Amino acid sequence: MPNTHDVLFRTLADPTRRALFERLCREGEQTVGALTAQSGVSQPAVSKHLGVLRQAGLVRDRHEGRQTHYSAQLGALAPLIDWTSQMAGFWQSRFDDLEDLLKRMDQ
Amino acid sequence: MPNTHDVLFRTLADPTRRALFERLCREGEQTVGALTAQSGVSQPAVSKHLGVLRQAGLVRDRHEGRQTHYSAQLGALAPLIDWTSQMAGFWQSRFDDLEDLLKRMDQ
DNA sequence: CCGATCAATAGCCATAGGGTTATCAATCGC
DNA sequence: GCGATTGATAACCCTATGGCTATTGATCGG
Repeated sequence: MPNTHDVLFRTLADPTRRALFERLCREGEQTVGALTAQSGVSQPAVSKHLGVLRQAGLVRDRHEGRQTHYSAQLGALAPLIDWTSQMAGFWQSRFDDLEDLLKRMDQ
Repeated sequence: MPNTHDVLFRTLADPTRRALFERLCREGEQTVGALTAQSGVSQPAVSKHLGVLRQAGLVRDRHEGRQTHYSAQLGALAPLIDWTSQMAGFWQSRFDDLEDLLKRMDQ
């Protein structure tokens, strides 16, 4: 069972899928048709990508008649932000340790 | 030709590879042997992952005798941080637009 | 109603890539 | 110098997955 970070990174790793997400972030809600038009791949491919994005919690879908509108769910990026700052934190604390060590050696 | 974001996301998408990077962030410089011991995969697999991490700029290698020490290069995460805050920015600005619109409608 | 449009699904193919074992190159200890 | 250790490379296998076409289901317009 893959964890949240796995899902997020894997989902955003594909260029065309990430492009779809970026477009939804930039331009807001879009229909599948509109997204397909500029994606460079077929409509089924877009639908599949949107499915993956939805399962990752990165997009929401809203049905209206026969068309489906998708929109970005920005909150889903939180774990990613947490992860990066955690990594930065580890680095920082090790740096602090080193600094402490050097300071103590200096005395 | 994949761009920086592609490389970063793809590189970090694999769980075992990301685990290696996390470990280097947490515990600092490590030899291939030490990393292999706790990775759950074979030494060649670890070497391959480290190669990918190195090409992505996420780690540095330092040769000392017959062993190679790897360490995390935290600066390489910058594009990832930029990307997330850019996405957040797009969302925010669209929200502001909406807010403006509502405010103007209210008058 | 009936044809047309929209999106999802099914089924298939080709490739990328992560895993393995075997081997090689280089360095170490004795 | 020689066996042992360390890590990188080679060669292979197998699966995951992103792409396609074809089809279906649902809704719209006339």
